[in-house]
Amino acid sequence: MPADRTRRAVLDAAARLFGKNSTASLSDVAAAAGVGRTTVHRCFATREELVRALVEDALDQVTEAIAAARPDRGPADAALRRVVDAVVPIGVEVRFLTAEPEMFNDPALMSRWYATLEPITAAVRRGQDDGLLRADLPTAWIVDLLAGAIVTAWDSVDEGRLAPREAPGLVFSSVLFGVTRPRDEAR
Amino acid sequence: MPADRTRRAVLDAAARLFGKNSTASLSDVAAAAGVGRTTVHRCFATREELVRALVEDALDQVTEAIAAARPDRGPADAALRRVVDAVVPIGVEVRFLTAEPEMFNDPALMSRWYATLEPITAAVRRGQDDGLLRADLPTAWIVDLLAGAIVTAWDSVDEGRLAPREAPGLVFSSVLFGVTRPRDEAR
DNA sequence: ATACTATGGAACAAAGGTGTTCCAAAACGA
DNA sequence: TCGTTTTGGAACACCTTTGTTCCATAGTAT
Repeated sequence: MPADRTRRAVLDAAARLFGKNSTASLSDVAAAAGVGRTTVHRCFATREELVRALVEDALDQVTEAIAAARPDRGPADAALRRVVDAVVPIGVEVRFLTAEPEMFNDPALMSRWYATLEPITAAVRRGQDDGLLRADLPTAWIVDLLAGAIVTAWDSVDEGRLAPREAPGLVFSSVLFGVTRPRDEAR
Repeated sequence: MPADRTRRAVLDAAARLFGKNSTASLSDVAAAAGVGRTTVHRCFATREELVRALVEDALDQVTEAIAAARPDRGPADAALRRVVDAVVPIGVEVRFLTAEPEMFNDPALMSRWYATLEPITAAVRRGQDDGLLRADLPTAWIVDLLAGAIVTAWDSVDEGRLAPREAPGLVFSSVLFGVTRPRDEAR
């Protein structure tokens, strides 16, 4: 019965709060969303249901952002660049995912997570087959490494140590080329 | 008044449990440590005190591991390699740190965290000054990236997707050289 | 204006975690 | 062995969170 915009307000507030403190109470969530606690319970019967909806929503956002980057098109490096550009900016909404270790105990959510990453995995594998990316590294590891770098960027931005505009470029450049200074080519 | 080994058992059990579920109750901790809940309270008066001791202990372990790697000696790349080799294996004991976002709200703990990373930061800066590492990346970002890759490796090992023996090499090689295939040199 | 819906507040019981106290039993050292 | 220390269990009050119910109010559409 609750209005859609109310549900969204609760989801957004919860995502923001749980990112900072995953044990925030439903009263806190209600207050942050600017609604009454009763309304929160009308949207999500139990706390578990709220968290579930929150995770689903976050996974949807990430999945959509990845799909919009068309990782299946063109050279793998350009594809990964587009993915990074698309995913880094939505950190606030999904940052809380990394603070919920419980998620990784639920097999259903885990497979949804892998499904979300699948387009990236495919792009990386394509890059390895093309000889563009190192084939001596496991595909899954490269994907994990990239995802980890994105999370690191989220944190750095969140703590004010990194400008949001610079984050995607830094992530891409660091993961693709490493932090070693390339040797001078012409000499 | 509690014996030292009792205290250690509680700390170790708590680190393990909180890594999986940061809201585990003190009863769970006591059971996992094989002691009574009363004993836990004798070691740490309140839950907060336990978490605090846990964080301090974990930071101590990381600090010690880093120091043992002598990051102030020799070329930066070799120094970082030793650091990675030293830090990756102690993941189990400190894995829970990344699941405690509350830590990053405490300024005192944050400065201890930075102090812990300082030797690595110094090594990275040295590498940048020497021309061994890229100078176009912020020093702090390189450090964060490396730390993030180590956490990623912990997770991958934990989920059985990465053999513990291979983890340090993968982290080092990926962060230092990137995931791009180097162009053939001789041709 | 009127009916309907969404909302917020108050009050409530239930559950779980926390911190404390007391006492008996086990472990330990002299 | 004896005395001391450490430990575990039980019981307790307290607090917070959760989930529920009921009712009054604000907003909306007809």
